[in-house]
Amino acid sequence: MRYPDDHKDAVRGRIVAAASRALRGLGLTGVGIPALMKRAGLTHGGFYRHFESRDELVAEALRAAADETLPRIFGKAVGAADPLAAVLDTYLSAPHRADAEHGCALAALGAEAPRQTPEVRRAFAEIARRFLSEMDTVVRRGAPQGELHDDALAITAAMIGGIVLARLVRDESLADRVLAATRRLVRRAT
Amino acid sequence: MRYPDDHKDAVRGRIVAAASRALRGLGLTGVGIPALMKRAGLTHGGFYRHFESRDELVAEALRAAADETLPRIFGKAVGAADPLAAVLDTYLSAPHRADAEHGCALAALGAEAPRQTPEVRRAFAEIARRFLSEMDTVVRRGAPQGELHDDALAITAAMIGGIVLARLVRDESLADRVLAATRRLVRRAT
DNA sequence: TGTACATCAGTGAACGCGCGTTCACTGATGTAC
DNA sequence: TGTACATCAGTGAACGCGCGTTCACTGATGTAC
Repeated sequence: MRYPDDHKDAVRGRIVAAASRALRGLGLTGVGIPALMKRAGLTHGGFYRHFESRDELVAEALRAAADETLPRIFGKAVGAADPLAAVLDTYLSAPHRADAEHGCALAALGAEAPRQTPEVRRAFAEIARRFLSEMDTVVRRGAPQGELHDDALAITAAMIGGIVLARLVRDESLADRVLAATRRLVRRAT
Repeated sequence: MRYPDDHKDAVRGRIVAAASRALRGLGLTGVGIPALMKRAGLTHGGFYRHFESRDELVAEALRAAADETLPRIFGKAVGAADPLAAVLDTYLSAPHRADAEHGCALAALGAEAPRQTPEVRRAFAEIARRFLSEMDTVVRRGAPQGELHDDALAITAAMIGGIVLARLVRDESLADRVLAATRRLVRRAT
């Protein structure tokens, strides 16, 4: 064999990682296979040695985004004096607002989910469940139940909306006020 | 002249209205000029008699969406015993979740805003301001100030996120729980 | 009143372009003998 | 140990397609004389 046994897996991982960032930054339709492969250091012709279709890559890229961002978002909460505050401060922050490429895929791309193929919609629903499950642990302070707590649903909604709205208004100081106000609304309600 | 004086304005309005619905339903990149013109009962060749570019139509379609939905969302609030409850019940509702084509453009398309041309981004920022201004009137109970109230920012964020998240999860009963939980979170905080 | 002409919204073919996907080919390596 | 062959990740040209945009043309009407 021309390449070591682990070569193909490594390259596939590089393509997925590059796509995960590019799609969050440029949107689900904002970047094509040629540009995606170039970001991974390859030419577009080899794409179908790794994926059955573009949608397969998109679905994997969404899961990779969750793998990368969930630990960052919920990592500081474990053992913190105020776990919810830690999550809110990390998520509803200016760095997250300004860097969609490395941020939450639900905020960057979630609104496009209903318009995707079943394969991609399934990946969206899956990463949303993972997010909600992490949030459930936070609001229940470490003792998850079978059903998701209502607060986990509502707080997740507020957080996604906070980032979407902050990125929407073109005035940075208004954007940061949106983030702060959303943090405070959630704190007041819980 | 071949057509009555008001003909061109009427046709332009029909194209904008059709585009406003189609774009909310299918996404900013989900429908092209040929399909947009077909929905208005025309062929694509005549498009540039009415608009300088596709982006000009997109920007107009966003404003038209606000013209159509803001009165529906905030209309019931004026004079209501509990104006905020009226707004929440209208916005965070199953019909709104299920019908993006006739719903809020910020929820359906807002996440795509940062990736658009300046012309389209400006239209997004403009309709976001209009939404926030209406919400400001509601939270101040009819006495708007110069600056937007923090609650207007946070409640708007929660509402947008509630619809985005409800449309994201593929389970309808979970989606409706998201809406109800978000309504309750906002009520509890205000 | 009748006729020639100007107007211009709308038509449909055509433009270059980039997309997702396919395919014949390359070439470095492992395997068979 | 040396040589012929099989493997297969990666290359780059090519496919059909739909896009945004342009353009020569149509044809019903208003205007000029």
